[in-house]
Amino acid sequence: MAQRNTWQRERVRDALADARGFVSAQSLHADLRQANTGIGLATVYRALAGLAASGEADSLQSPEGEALYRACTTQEHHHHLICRSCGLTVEIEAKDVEQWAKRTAAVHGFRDAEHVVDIFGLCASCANRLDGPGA
Amino acid sequence: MAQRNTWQRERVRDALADARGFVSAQSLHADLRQANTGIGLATVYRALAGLAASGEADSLQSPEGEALYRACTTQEHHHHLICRSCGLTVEIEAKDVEQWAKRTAAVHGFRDAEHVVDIFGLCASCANRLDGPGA
DNA sequence: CTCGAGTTGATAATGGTTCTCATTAGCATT
DNA sequence: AATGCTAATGAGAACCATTATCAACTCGAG
Repeated sequence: MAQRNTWQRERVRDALADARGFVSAQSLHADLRQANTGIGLATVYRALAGLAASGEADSLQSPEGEALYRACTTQEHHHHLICRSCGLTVEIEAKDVEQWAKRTAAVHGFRDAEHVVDIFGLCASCANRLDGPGA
Repeated sequence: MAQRNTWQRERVRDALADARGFVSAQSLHADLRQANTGIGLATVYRALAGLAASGEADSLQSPEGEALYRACTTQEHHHHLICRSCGLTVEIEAKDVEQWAKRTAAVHGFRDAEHVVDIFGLCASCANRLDGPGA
């Protein structure tokens, strides 16, 4: 037997699905603790690593070096538009960029190209919230 | 006076320029130590942060969460094509992608968009080296 | 040369992530 | 339902990259 079903893994999967955008393992752990689950931090990390490995979630490094995770709605290749204030994430397609990346890699003799394409910005509501009070 | 010229900063700048691709602060520090400079780790970090701030170097997060630095040949905005085997880095322009990123952010109501666009692959010589012997 | 402020470097502190290991609990079998 | 095997769990230690601390130092202007 290679993998067992435990309520802990379910809870992590659920919590990740509930999150609107990318969340850190730490905050996910904090949330789960508040929900009266005595779940351990190490378990959250293990569950997230497992989900990421199986393609059910993907991860990226925040500029601060923290690892962020998010449940994937599709398991296909896609990119992200991320609000740097509230963490809201929009999955975006970028067929043109795919082509460009492939072409660029080929031009320089590179093979097996993978690419990282993510956009960080301020979503409409956050921009509003930050600007509004000041005016 | 806001900034002084010290031999330490010069050495860090030189070491960074000598590196073919991205290097971590740790390995840069190790190299400089081997060169009989009693340079301190904190100083290397400070110098790198300074170079990155002034645009003489840029940084990215490795998948392992380490910060990597590289001397920039141009100070303009650009992207990278990185060999995942030998670390060789090619700076690339991507005007189309810039446009696309800006447009995509706007479509979703995002402001102040920054983007991360990097391509990882296997450079020609590494692909050759890895394939050749096997055939 | 002298003075003052930016720098340096050894070390402690921080904080995220991984490891350890005794205990717990899936799950297939009896 | 009871049993046995073993993966999974969780508390805390271990790790490691990075940052902060602070006394000693040194660049460089006057």
